[in-house]
Amino acid sequence: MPELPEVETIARQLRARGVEGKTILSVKVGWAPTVTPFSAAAFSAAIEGTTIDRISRVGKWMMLSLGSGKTIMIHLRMSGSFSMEKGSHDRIVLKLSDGLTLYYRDTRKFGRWKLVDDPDVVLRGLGPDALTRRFTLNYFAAAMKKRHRMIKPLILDQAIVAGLGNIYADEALWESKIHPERRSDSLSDEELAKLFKAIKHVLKVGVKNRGTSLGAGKTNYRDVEGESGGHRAEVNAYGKSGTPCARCETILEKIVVAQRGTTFCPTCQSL
DNA sequence: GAAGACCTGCTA
DNA sequence: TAGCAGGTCTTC
Repeated sequence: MPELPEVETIARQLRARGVEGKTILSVKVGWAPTVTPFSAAAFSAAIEGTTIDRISRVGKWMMLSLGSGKTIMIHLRMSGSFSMEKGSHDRIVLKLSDGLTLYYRDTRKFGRWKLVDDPDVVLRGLGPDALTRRFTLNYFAAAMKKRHRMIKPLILDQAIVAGLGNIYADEALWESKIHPERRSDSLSDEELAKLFKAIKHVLKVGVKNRGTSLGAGKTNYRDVEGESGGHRAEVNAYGKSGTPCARCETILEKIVVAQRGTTFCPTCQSL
């Protein structure tokens, strides 16, 4: 679930909670496959006693830069989250200095913590982060024009632009009135500019609203404080099939595009 | 491209 | 009980 706005929210809240600067006193790994490429014991041994100097984010990756020089790269995948309080499905527990305890929760167990010497080895496989100045209209338009693929899977491709997931991809396409199955090289300059702007816009507003939570339950997104994301009220397409389009009242349709559920307005976003 | 794998839990 | 889920990876 977590896409760029959710990961950004979590990173900000961990900073606000004072996690930067703390020492990792002890580590408990409850689901060994979460940590890679080490065993749970080797992973714990490698990070115990070091400090968390800095928390940063690129795309959907969150990085903890350690005093040891290594970096923990965290990907939340579908259900990863953080809390300062014990809960169910806590997969990793970090006891920090000053009495702080960090709980990494992940119901579906897809999330991964990679301990690396050099984060660039992972990050160079990503396109520019969608909310940075490195992600420009020129770059985006050129990348779309040189491919002949459906637009939705292309904007979900992290190697092209990092940060969008299924929710914000549907939102950006709805906002720019582009059908998710349009071929990328069939889009006009004007459409590309609109889509580019919409991508930045939906993510920015998503961050402002502290991400999107769809409902209740253990796999639903919660921020570090246990709160739901406020962006749900702003969602226009994702998860709203069968309800009227906020622009034209046409009933939104759900289809499958590249194996992902996709909601769009058949009138505003015609092929 | 598509389909399956990795997992658990919610919803219909 | 079947189908689906905010993500990515591997193997056709």
